[in-house]
Amino acid sequence: MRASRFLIATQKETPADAVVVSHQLMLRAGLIRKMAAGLYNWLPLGLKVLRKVEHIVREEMNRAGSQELLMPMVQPAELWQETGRWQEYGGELLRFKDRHTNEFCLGPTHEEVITDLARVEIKSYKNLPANFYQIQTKFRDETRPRFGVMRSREFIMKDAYSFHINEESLQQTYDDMHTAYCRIFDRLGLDYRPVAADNGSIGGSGSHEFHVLADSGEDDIAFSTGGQYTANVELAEAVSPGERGVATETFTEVATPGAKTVEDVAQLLGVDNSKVLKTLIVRGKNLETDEDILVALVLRGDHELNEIKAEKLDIIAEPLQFASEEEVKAAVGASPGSIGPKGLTMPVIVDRAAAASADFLCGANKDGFHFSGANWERDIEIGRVEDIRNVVAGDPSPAGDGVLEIKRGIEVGHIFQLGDKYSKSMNATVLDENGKQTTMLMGCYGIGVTRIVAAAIEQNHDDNGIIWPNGLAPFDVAIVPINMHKSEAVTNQCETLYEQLVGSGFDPLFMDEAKARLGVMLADAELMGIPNVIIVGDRGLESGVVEYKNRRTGEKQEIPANGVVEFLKSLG
RNA sequence: CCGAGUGUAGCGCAGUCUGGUUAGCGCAUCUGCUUUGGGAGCAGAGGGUCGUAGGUUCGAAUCCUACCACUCGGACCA
Repeated sequence: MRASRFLIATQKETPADAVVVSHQLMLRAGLIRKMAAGLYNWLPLGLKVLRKVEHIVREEMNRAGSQELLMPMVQPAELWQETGRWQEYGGELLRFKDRHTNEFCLGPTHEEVITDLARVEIKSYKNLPANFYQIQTKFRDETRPRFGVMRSREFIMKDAYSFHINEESLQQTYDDMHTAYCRIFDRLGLDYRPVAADNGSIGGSGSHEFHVLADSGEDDIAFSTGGQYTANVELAEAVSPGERGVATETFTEVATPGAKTVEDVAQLLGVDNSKVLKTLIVRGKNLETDEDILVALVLRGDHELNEIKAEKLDIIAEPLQFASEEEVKAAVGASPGSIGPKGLTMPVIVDRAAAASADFLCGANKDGFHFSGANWERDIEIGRVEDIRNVVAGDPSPAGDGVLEIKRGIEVGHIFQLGDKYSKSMNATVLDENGKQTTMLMGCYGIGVTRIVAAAIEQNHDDNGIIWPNGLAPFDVAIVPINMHKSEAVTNQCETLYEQLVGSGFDPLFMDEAKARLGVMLADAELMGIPNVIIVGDRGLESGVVEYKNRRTGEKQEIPANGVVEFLKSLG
């Protein structure tokens, strides 16, 4: 490609509203331009990169035996009503009506559509397992898009769906997809980790996320120092810290005027936050009568409630909702700042770590008072003990191999075993070998294609711009002439080189604007992350050489002017 | 959705508090000349409904009201 015929939209200055480095560099290098919140134009340069990501994803999906198809982005409401998600899915689902006032939505995901397709087309166990994928634009009306294409409303996703006659088959394909995903992220040159994950609203059982490690990531990932355990903090099990300590202090009521938070109480009494137990009141239901009730959750003061874990408890309402201050006062007789587990009439759920505390402080259910020297059993009846907190760095690994540390990750892939969640509600059945109707089992497998471009930049950049991992660069090599308008020798050499490179299967960018300055061209090439640069000038040509510069290492060397193609081939 | 902040040329900003000729600067763009081995210099040019609507005033980018958009933090998130 000649630069004179290609939109190079580089910018010297960083746009003010871009916060993370990938967003800044994507704008500066001219990969994308914003249209509106969460909506982006992909410029020619950006699209070249996006296509390379798609190409790798497509090759590996095909290799893994998945079949490519394409489903509509606009989906009829009826399908979503069948699975109940028309009501359940929140504001992220963009709903609208056509001219006949029929209801539709823009597809945020395609379980309904593929299941509808499968129930019509697949009638026999002989056609199973089947695995289909598409690479397509999705729309999710995020309340707050941010970080450029990292969290946009419209984005490109590779989504795959598999269908099975039994659990073994589902597990087999799930494992195959896990392997394929590792191949994909290896080929993309990303530093990533597969992590055990929560299933979220898509439902089903068993899932892994693939995270690219980066400080700008929006997820917390727990790793064990022994290397055996990796899980999203949403899911990571907080194991019991061990035997409860021995009670040594006397149970007393202390005045704590004005102290409302754990911090206040700990400071007032000169103890660590971990010695204070906090009590949170949430909505729940009576399992026998199904009436709405309140439930108390007790955690150590230095720990955070994990809402996902809490929601999974049968007695707690989903989604998790905190009781209002008035409800707390009515039920307990004290304000939220002074409540504790002693004498509560509602069900009490105690976190494992809180259950192991001894000689702790807690609210006295009387405004302005707390108990100190409190101990379970001796002073306060202990309720149900559950894991309801977020793990923190230093917690023991659930796999027993050392302790946990926590890093930030960008979720670029997610695989699920859906089971019969969609096939059952949509009645997607096949005849088994006995001629009996059997509900198919399903798996689904997503990769955020546009997000990968941003994640790759987060991991591969320097002060001068992007440094693409092998295989993602928009061009293989830049040809940079010096004083082309003055030197016929430089012009001829560059033209020859360009033809040779194109003829040898390279994708070069010839910076052919005659009067462009060297510094500007090099700065652009570096910003765009072109991995190899060939500088052609009269000075070198006099002795038959051109200069080669490597983007990643910054190393320069002189190479024979007529040996450039061989040299680049030798780089691999 | 809650809280905070910002809207002035393609990008980055000043001017707004304290209303007053023709709204300014840097980068980018175009023309000419001189330059050219790591983001050139000089001279000139184009580009603005100052987010939108209403109001106050002799006069509004500036003050008031409402709305909109965007950004950040939170909440939410296959």
